Amino acid sequence: MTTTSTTPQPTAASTSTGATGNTSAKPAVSSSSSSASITNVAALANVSTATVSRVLSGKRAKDDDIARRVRAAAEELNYSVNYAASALRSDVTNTIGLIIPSATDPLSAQLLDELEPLTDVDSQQLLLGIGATQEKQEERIESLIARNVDGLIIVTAPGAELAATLERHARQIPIVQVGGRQRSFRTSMVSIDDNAAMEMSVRHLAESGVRSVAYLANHDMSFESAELFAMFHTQVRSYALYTDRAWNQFGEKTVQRGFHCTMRLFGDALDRSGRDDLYRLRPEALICCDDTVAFGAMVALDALGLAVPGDVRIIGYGDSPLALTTMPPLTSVRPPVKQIVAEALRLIAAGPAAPAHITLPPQLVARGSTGD
Amino acid sequence: MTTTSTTPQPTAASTSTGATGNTSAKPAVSSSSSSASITNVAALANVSTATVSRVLSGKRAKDDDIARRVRAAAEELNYSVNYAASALRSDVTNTIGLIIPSATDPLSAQLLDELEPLTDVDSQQLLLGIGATQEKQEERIESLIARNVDGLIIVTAPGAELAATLERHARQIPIVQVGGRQRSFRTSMVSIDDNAAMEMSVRHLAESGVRSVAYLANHDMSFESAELFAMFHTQVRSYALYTDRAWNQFGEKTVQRGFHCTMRLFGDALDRSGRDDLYRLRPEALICCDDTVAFGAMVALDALGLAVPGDVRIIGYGDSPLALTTMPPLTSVRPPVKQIVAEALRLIAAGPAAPAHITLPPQLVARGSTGD
DNA sequence: TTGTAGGCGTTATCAC
DNA sequence: GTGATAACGCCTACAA
Repeated sequence: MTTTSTTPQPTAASTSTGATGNTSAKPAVSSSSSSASITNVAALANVSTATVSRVLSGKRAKDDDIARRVRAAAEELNYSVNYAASALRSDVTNTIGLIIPSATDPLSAQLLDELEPLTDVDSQQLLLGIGATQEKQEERIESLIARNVDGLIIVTAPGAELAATLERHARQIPIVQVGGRQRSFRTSMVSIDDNAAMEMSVRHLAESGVRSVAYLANHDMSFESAELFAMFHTQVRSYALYTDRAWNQFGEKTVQRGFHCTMRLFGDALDRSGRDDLYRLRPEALICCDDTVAFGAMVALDALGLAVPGDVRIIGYGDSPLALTTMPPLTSVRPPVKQIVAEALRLIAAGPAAPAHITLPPQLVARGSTGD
Repeated sequence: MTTTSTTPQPTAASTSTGATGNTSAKPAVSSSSSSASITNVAALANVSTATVSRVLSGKRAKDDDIARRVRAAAEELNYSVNYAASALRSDVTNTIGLIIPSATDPLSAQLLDELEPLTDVDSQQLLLGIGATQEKQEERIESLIARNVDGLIIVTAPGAELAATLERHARQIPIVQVGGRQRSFRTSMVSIDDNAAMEMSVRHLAESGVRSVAYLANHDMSFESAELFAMFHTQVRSYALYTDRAWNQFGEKTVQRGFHCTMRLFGDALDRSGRDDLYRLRPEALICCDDTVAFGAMVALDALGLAVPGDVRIIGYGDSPLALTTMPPLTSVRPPVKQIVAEALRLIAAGPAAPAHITLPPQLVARGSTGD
């Protein structure tokens, strides 16, 4: 079939061929060269470029002989659309912008790994911007918008206020913020319900018979931290657990911080063990803002001769690969990365006119550090 | 100055204006709308679109009155080029493709964080592909090539053989492989000199007075692992250290693996301490293929009551943030990420005609785990 | 349903 | 050095 179509035809084929680079008197396409254009496919399939365009972009109902001929021709010429030309004409770039604070940020990395395969099946591509400060993130937003991305997903850097910048573009393209505080009813937002995580954590501990608990909180200059800190106290009260003002402190998300906090927390109360009210002198459980902190805490407890989960139960956050490798394995809060990505893509597909705010609950993965 | 140019001019300005969307009898550009086109700028600056293009793309020597007028007009209209149109005409997309096995791979993440800011200053953008297998990486290569990226950087997945796929495109665009084995003289390659790292590590240990050493090697289905294993033995011999066939094993890059290997390695030899030839029964130092492995080893040694660096010295690989937070801090091999990125961008700028193979030495960062 | 033709915004080429 | 003009490859009214 395809061989017969090489015969020159007086109608569409010849005209199209005349419009190509053939004016330079060379065959426009060498057998497997990289760039065949739509006119070559049209000529080979003996149809017009319009038909080729319609068939290949799926804007044509039937799957008749013509459609098959076009696809065969495209395949034979190893044709793929020129995205630049396509974008120029149709204002759709098949490109999604993603802005993250850093690739070494665990949540961002997980999002990347989940997001990329999904965009690929849509034959879309990810345009990446990295910025850890408000200023850099704003720069990247402008850069990606200037590239005419079809949608923008932003993992807000801690403390960044992007609402003003985003609102300027929210009418043009769909924007989805992941995390972050300020809400705008022009942009979409998908966030993790950390309050729910806190509720799950405290409940899990209460149900396991713990009487007192401490919270090694995160200090990242954001209001969420403070809100979560309050939520901790609310939940502790509601489950009738004990806590102490001095136990609960803000700090970094590092192993070292977990170690030092824990040493301070338990070191003083060691020689009083055996007392009836021991649970009021030192916590029977730790809730940590990050797995690394929990890890440091476990090392410290080990050094102090306290057993996990026997003497102290521990809950981390992030469900990093680390959590599986500790001894015992670490109970941790797993962020709903898959759902976040799915919702973000759905909102982008829905377009800029339908912003929504979605909050997704994480999952508490119970492991050895809170019981056997 | 800019105000005077609003006067209609019979020459260029009027013609250009006629060519724009003004045929619809509306002002084409509202004051701060997103999309002003080159014709608007030309009209406002009272020059031709060709001149605007030349000025803004820097293909014009002088910085005279015309140039300033053009820039002022572009600024006033908030103009930025349409990348699609530019790419269509000039075949330059100002886009670099990056393919990595996973964003959670530490080296890839570090590369991303270093690379993105550098591409941005060139007003280029990163198009990201993720693929952990040979097949997926090949898919992503084809996708990005189809997008007409100006260059391609690939962090080869362990065990992937991309030479055949890459050679097909190596004439069209510059390709830089980071790591990986198979070399092609058509594509560029930037790799880490892990043999040098091994040499540094063994020498560092020898100089600190260690008499025997074990190697917890990486098993990732690649030939590099085997080569490095051989290099370890060569170096051990050349520095007259002792090692034992049973000590050195391939395995995963996890905390758990480091823990178990170390328990096995030292557990049996514990009760023999005090013997003269103790250093032949258990190693006085560990070289680990990864910081996580080293970390597991440290936990195990702690559990066994052996001191670091007193009884055993430890060297990790990767210089992850973790390395700073262990107690004592971990001596580790730092991959030359900055140099890798710089070389990769340089090779891409040089074009497809000048492939090169570059090997960069890492840096041994000495910390507490190998001495005080 | 199919083909024709015009134009998307930019840059390369050519005259001047 | 500048301006007019012709592509770049594709999509999509519109006409057939």
